[in-house]
Amino acid sequence: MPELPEVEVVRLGLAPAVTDAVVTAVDVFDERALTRHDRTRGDFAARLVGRRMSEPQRRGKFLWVPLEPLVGRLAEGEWRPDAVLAHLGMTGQLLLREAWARPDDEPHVRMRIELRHPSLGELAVFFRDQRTFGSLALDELIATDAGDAVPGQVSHIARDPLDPLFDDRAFLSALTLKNSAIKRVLLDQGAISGVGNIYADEALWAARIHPEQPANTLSRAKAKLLLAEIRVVLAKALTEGGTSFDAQYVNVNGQAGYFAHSLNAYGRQGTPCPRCGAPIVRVSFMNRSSHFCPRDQRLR
DNA sequence: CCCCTCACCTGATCGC
DNA sequence: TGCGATCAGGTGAGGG
Repeated sequence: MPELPEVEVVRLGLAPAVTDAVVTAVDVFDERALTRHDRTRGDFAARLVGRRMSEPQRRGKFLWVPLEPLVGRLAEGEWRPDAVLAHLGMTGQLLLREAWARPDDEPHVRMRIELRHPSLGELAVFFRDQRTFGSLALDELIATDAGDAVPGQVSHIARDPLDPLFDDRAFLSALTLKNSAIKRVLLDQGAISGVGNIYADEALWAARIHPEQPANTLSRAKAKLLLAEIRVVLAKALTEGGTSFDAQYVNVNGQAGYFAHSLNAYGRQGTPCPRCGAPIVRVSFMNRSSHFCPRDQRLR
């Protein structure tokens, strides 16, 4: 599910159920669900049980749930992480379930986290993930220069374009230094986070930019237009609940999003460009695909 | 430092 | 019907 709008849909769905809830049990069915967790620092389940969660946060495609500080003296060698971090990879899902729901009644449930919520009572969060590129981890929050805090594993990525503190000027000037294809830069989470293959293609289509146009050849005006279109497409996808092609992307209640109906380029090879009518083409790019209109997204 | 390729997985679909 | 090739929303390690 995993670009910014889909992850934000999950965050919004998770919030009322996990905020103020206490973790009562953790069952890990597949260790690959913990590939991002550094187990030399402590066992995931043991360190998480008993902790109270606060409101879920997100940067780009990373989601995390801060944990309320523990009181009392730190035991010798004790590690007290302050967030549960999640990345959904290609097919990860976080699903709200009744406490009695059985994990083996559905495929690919890699982990179950049981919670006690002060008003909702007992409930469970299932982490499902067909391809196992997603994972959870315990992590420490690190303060940023701007005064907010992000997990250590998130500190290397840029802010996302829906973050009020995203630095437009820094992003635009970074583009002038990069000789890479603009689409490659959009997918580089260190330059701008939250954009993946779908929304990169959609934003480039909207801004009429060829995906392989070198970033440093874009005019300032064109680059600003692209950034604006990125924000438009991400925000619109969010209001429509994200993009679902199949059952892989669903919200915390298992429901699909509607944005697939609004796609102009992604996955639409052979169909007329909604703007000019020329057939959309699909080309291989970076071990995946780019979709664009060959008539009004010309390489210059 | 910058840029790029590849490995990591499972499952659906398509062509022969 | 079977089977191999190809493809799918992502990330990060490591090589040049």
